[in-house]
Amino acid sequence: MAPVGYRTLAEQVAGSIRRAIAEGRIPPSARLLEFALARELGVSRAPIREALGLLEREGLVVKEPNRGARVVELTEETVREVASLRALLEAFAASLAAKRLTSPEMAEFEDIMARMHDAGRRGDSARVVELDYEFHAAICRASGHRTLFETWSAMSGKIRLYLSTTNLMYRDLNAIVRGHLDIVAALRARHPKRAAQAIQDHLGERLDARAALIAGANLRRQRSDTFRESRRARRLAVARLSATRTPRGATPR
Amino acid sequence: MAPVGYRTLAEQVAGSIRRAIAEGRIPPSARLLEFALARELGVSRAPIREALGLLEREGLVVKEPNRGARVVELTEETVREVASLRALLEAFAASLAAKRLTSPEMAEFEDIMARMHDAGRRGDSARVVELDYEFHAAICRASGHRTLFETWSAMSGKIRLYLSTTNLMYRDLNAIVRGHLDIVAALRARHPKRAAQAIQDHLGERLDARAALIAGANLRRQRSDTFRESRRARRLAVARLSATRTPRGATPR
DNA sequence: AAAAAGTCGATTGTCGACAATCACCCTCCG
DNA sequence: CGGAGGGTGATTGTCGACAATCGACTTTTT
Repeated sequence: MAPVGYRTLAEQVAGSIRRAIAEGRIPPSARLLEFALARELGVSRAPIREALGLLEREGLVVKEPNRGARVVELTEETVREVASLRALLEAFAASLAAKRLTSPEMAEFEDIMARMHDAGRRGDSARVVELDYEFHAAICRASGHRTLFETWSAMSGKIRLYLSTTNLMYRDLNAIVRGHLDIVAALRARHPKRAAQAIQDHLGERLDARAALIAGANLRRQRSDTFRESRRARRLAVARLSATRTPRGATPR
Repeated sequence: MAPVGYRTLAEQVAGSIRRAIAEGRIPPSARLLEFALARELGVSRAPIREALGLLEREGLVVKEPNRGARVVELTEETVREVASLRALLEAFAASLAAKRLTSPEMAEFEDIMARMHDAGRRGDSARVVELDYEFHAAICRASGHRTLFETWSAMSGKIRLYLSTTNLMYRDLNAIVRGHLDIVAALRARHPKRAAQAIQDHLGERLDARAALIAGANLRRQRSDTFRESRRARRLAVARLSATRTPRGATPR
């Protein structure tokens, strides 16, 4: 009995690697060796290759010809760059959304905000950050500008994984929630300019703090063995990947 | 003796397919069958798969699980969306570039403009369009914002191929050249706001005309057989791909 | 006759093996 | 003692074959 939403082995593999990166079991700039991953996950190299391609499309790894794939290294500068672009794109998205927003979409925002409010009260920062991401994605989707949404997603995916691991102070949580309320108010009022401004304020005020946080947390993951990378150390760099798959294609070995 | 800048078979295959799409030998929304492509190009399916992955990253094809790859269909709406995003990103890029532009970079702009002026005088519209693209890419690069440049490239790549095939009127060519001169002037004056404004004017005024042009030209490529796609017609859909490769890996067979 | 179920072919997904390439290390020569 | 050149192992690139899946067609059932 295969798990529900499942499609191909490659996608499951991509999921495993994605999770391993998010949870820090595979540090930034670590090499991702096809054979090692294949052995670890009990599949052949073909789906691994496919999965690395998918992850590259998401911006989580980079591949160099004849030299394999590495986990991207997220520098503070990159985080800042992404943040500045997000502000630009989301402000545009918000002004578009304010013009054409429908009731069900508005309801979605209200729903997200309600859940975010709850999570904020509980001090569940991981959940707040997750809902924050969802909220911003919803705005880009509500813009009705497909290319904008796709571009935004491709760019944000790179840092999404790392977001959930950054812990925030309690008062920061409330600040986030309040900032979103301003945006929702502007959207409800169908006021494009105010919506764009609210988004920019929201992202701008916390840009610096967050950039330092994410990049810092990310740097801290790096271990010396992935820097040096003598031939021996490399073999240790492949972390254990909990693979809860149900192979069906070929004999599970 | 392998060709110079060459790296992997997959990259050559990607190049062949890319060219075939640009030249209209493979129409929009046509299926790209791995086996047919492999036979056509004289390689196995592995590099074909890899190449299709690369092309998907470029936004030229889309893949659906268990259903293979298709050439993306470029609707007028999509072209408009890309144009509006380009305006947004490039205006931002221009304002950044105006602040930090160095002399060698400025010289590059002058050089591109000189060549564009020449091409305009000769009425070589394909060359003008190409240099136009190069100019805008240079602006994004000169912004010093790596993520911005990458995002812009990923988005623009989708329509780049089709640009060269759109023919422009002679007076349009001069309009393009003049528009660029305004931008260069603003950059030379290190005036961020004016540079951003110049870019937006430049892109905005010709947005409608161009969107219709590109999407129209693109639609005209579609042939009925790729729409119907009866089992028989499919086999005809794979166009001849001129493969000037020099296999080295396995026996050239 | 319409809906449901079964069959079949075409196409992608996955596998294991081999070949080519690259980085590293060692030797040799200046 | 330092740099050029060659050898060696690890790792990616490519291949051909098989299995699983999907869509279309055919058959059966109500």
